[in-house]
Amino acid sequence: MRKEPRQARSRATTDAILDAAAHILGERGWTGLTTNAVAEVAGVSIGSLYQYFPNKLALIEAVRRRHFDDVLAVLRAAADEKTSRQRRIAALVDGMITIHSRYPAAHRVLLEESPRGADSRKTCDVFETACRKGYEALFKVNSRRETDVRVGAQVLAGAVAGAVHEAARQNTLASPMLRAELVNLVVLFLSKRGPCSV
Amino acid sequence: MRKEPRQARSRATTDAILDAAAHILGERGWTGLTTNAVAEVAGVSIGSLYQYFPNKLALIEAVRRRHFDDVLAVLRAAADEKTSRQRRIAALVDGMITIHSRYPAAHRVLLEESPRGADSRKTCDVFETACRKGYEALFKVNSRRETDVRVGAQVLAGAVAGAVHEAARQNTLASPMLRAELVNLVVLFLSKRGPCSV
Amino acid sequence: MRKEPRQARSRATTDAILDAAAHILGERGWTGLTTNAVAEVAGVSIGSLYQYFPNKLALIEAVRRRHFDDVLAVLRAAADEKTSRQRRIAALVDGMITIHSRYPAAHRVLLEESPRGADSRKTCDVFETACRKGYEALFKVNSRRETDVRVGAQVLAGAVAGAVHEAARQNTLASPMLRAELVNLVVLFLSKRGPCSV
Amino acid sequence: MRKEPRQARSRATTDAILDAAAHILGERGWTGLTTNAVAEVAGVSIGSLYQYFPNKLALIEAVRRRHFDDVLAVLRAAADEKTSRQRRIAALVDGMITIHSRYPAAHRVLLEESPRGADSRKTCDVFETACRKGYEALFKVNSRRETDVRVGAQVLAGAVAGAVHEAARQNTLASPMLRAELVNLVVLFLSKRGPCSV
DNA sequence: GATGAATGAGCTTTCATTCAT
DNA sequence: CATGAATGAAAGCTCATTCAT
Repeated sequence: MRKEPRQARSRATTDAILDAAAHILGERGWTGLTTNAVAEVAGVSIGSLYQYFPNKLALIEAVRRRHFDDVLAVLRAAADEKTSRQRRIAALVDGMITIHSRYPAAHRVLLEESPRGADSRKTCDVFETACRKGYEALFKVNSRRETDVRVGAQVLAGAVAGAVHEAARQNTLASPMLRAELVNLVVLFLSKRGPCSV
Repeated sequence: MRKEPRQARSRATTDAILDAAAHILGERGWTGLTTNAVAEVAGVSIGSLYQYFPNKLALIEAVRRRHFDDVLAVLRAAADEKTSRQRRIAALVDGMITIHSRYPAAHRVLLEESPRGADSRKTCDVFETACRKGYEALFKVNSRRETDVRVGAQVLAGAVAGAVHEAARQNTLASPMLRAELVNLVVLFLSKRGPCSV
Repeated sequence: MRKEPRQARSRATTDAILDAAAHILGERGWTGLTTNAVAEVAGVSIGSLYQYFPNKLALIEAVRRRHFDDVLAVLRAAADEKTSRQRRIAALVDGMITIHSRYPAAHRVLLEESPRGADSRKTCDVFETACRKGYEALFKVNSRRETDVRVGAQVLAGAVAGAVHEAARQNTLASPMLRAELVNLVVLFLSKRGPCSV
Repeated sequence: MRKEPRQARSRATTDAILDAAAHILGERGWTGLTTNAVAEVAGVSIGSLYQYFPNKLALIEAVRRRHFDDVLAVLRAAADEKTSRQRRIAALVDGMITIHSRYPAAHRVLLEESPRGADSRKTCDVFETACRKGYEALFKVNSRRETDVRVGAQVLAGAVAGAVHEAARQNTLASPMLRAELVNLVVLFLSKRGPCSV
């Protein structure tokens, strides 16, 4: 960011910009995310946008960071060893559903499609490492299977994200049945039965 | 498409264009997919491209249809009742891995990011219906659980796609261990154990 | 200027602004001269800058006037009839070198490239008239040739300015040899030998 | 340049663009040189401009090169040893006047004010070297004085350019009297009389 | 008076699309 | 039919200027 917002007014402006960007990203995709559109939706002038973000990439980078923080918070909660196994899985699933209920599609676009700025590599690596750690922890603690934790965690992460994103697309994120099946998916995959040779 | 290619030469041209488009889509993403770039990679003039495809959206629509056909073929094979349950699951997983090994990223971009043309709705609906049918069939045949097949199929579809896409991103599609875990995921989710109340 | 600075504090502010403008003009050229940059270098807020100068053009107009005053002072000294011919030429050359040693490039940009404000015409005409007068005086007094003083003065003015600017660009303004050649140029051109027919 | 114009149509387009750029540069200065204005004056679309020149800097770089070629041609002619000393000086002065009669101010802006592209350094160095060589040759051949040829050539180059530019500004380039005084300036400066100690 | 957040006209550049050759 | 030069709407971004605090 070009300058850190100190005053309340600035803070409100940057927040409005970030919200608008996330909203548009989910609604119209990366192609539809124009800086002018962001400014308009945020209710500020294009000049104000560029007062805080040096360029478009830096803007979505900031949006990305916000999302990453959300996801990591969920993973941290799901790794809390002071609660039961069931509670942790529930926390993971519910947290993911909650996160994706705001700007359902934005998260997907952010991770999968949007170009990366120069210093995005670092942000992303930090996130992916923390993310993997989170899933692996979940795995190690909750699973009684003996298997390659690395691969399992990766598959689980992809599966959860994919199922949640699909639900977001189908607009069924709020359905209790979906939640139940998601929990089911995680529980079963973390269960003791080893890999079936097929 | 503006005109159906009858002669062999035309057919080769359109194929080259579609290949080029898929390649660029995977390599440079939707933002990098320009009609001029497609023409250049295909070794055709930009004028020729527009002889066969009325506009950019029609072009990626055609690419999408090709991918859809591939996926549907895999699902059809996985629904073949003449083989064993294990064989069917293996066919599903292996088919998905194979499809995503060519242009690993293109598939993702195609489904999740690229704008839809006017008549894309129909193509997509047809595909999604067939896709759901395929997964539901797999579900009904293989699962012994009593549950809402609709939701289960959706979660499974999303989970498989997500895990495969994640593997494509991590460049681990060829790993045997990944395949094993994927099979494991499907088998477990289709197993008899009912949804755990969490 | 919007208001004449009376108090010492105001005077210091406007001076800082003018210095900053000249500095940037020399360092980054006309394209690099932004009002925000001037304010920053001057250590003032952009708002304060506009308190004293109604717009950008008025600002550089003021810078121009300062430079003009410097040049005119040199010409006046060089027209002083109480000293010898040699002394006067030396005063001209040394004065020019001195002026161009501060902000070497700024002077050039100011005269040759920067857009003129509405009321700049007057300022400039006043200067050019005085300038021509100065050079013509030098000519009439020092030259023994019979020729069109007007044209000769113009050529001499252009030649001196050009040579000095070139030296500023080559960073050789301080070289004694350069000074000697400059003096030589003026002396020779003011000498008695009439125009050679070529 | 993005692509070398082969066909006659392309060649006409690029020429029109370069002419328009030089014209505007002289008329409105660097600040007034917008790519849109160039395209409009050239009578082509902005897209066509960018088909041949990758960006604005590359465009003025091309203009610069054209001017440099003109100047170097004049210097080469003025260094021709097969003619008399007077002829050479006349060729220099007349050539300079001719060059500056088209787009009188453009040349100045080009040399002194316009930002340099990345690879401009080379172009410029090549030119300055050739330019200095040309003037030094003139010096060595024509002057009978013993002095530092380097400094003398530099002062002469600056003086000639300055006087010509001043005449261009005063719109007196066509005056025969001006030409006579210019010749006079060169002849005198190249004459046998050594540097006067002042 | 001083400040600096906010504004928006205008500039550079891209790329889908057309059409004369 | 194939070509690729030409087009121009629209996107990213800057910077002179204003005005609420």
